[in-house]
Amino acid sequence: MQSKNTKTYTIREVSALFHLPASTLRYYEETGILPAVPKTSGRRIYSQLHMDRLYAIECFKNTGMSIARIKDFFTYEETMETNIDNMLSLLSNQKIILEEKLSNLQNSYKHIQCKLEYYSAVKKAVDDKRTIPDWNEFFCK
Amino acid sequence: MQSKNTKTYTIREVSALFHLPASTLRYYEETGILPAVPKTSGRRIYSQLHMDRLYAIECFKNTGMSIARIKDFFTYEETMETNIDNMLSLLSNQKIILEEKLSNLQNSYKHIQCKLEYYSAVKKAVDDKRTIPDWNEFFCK
DNA sequence: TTAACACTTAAAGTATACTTGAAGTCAAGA
DNA sequence: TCTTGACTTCAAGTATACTTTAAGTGTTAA
Repeated sequence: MQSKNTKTYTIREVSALFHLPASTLRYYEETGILPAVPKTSGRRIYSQLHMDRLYAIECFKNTGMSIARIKDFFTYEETMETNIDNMLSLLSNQKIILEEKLSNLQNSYKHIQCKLEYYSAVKKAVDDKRTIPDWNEFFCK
Repeated sequence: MQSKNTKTYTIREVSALFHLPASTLRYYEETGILPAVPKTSGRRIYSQLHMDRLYAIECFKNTGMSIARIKDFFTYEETMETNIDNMLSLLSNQKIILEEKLSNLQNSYKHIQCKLEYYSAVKKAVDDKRTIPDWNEFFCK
């Protein structure tokens, strides 16, 4: 999880790399999901540790985890010896949620795809002054 | 998109079928994403039309569409002749967003899977009093 | 006839995740 | 030295999507 990389980043660079406004980076730090960023004359200097953490945060956010749950995870991670079971149950729970999410998303994708095909056909029919096709021929085909 | 099905449903039944609280169903109606539900002695009676719409709403919500955008879509749908291009662009936009979402979600799934495997191995190592494995052997393997 | 129950409305409240605003600090260039 | 620009803090504000509350109404069982 760690790296020997000593490269550092300004808030502006991190902001650009993760497509997150500076205010959000400060907010993440405030909530504790991002560890305290050391400062040089008041300015934040991010290290690889923070970059890795931000990557993990983005992952967890993608899966729909709340800030509070993300915080729980990192807290468990820091005290691994006593909390490994908590981490494992949090992760496997999240995995199940994620599997359901993926399956829903794939269904929704098909649905949008169907609608797109249907309305493209409708548009063509209108342009060609033909009769408008029937949705049932497109739906779940 | 329509059905000749004349079966009707109480708010309680719809609530159970879609796993949505009654308050949310009323809220959807209030926002206009669900068309006005006719009432018998003050109680809502949902028809197949509403069920189909709720299914579509769930789909769109899965893809991350906001209530406002969902409303836009249905508004375009109702005035299809003049708004088919708006609908098509909304749908194809949403399709792109969805493709990105799916790919992110699949990456996040892999990441969670990796972490789950890693911490399972850590747990085993701790139980067996062996040395804790290195994350880099598990990460993105 | 009364009580219980399942619904109703309208308005206010809540949770989450930021975002904005005001006022201040620091380093660098003119 | 002065100004500019990019940051800083802290508190308050905002957007979204509901959820809750209080008071009321209509059907049904005792």
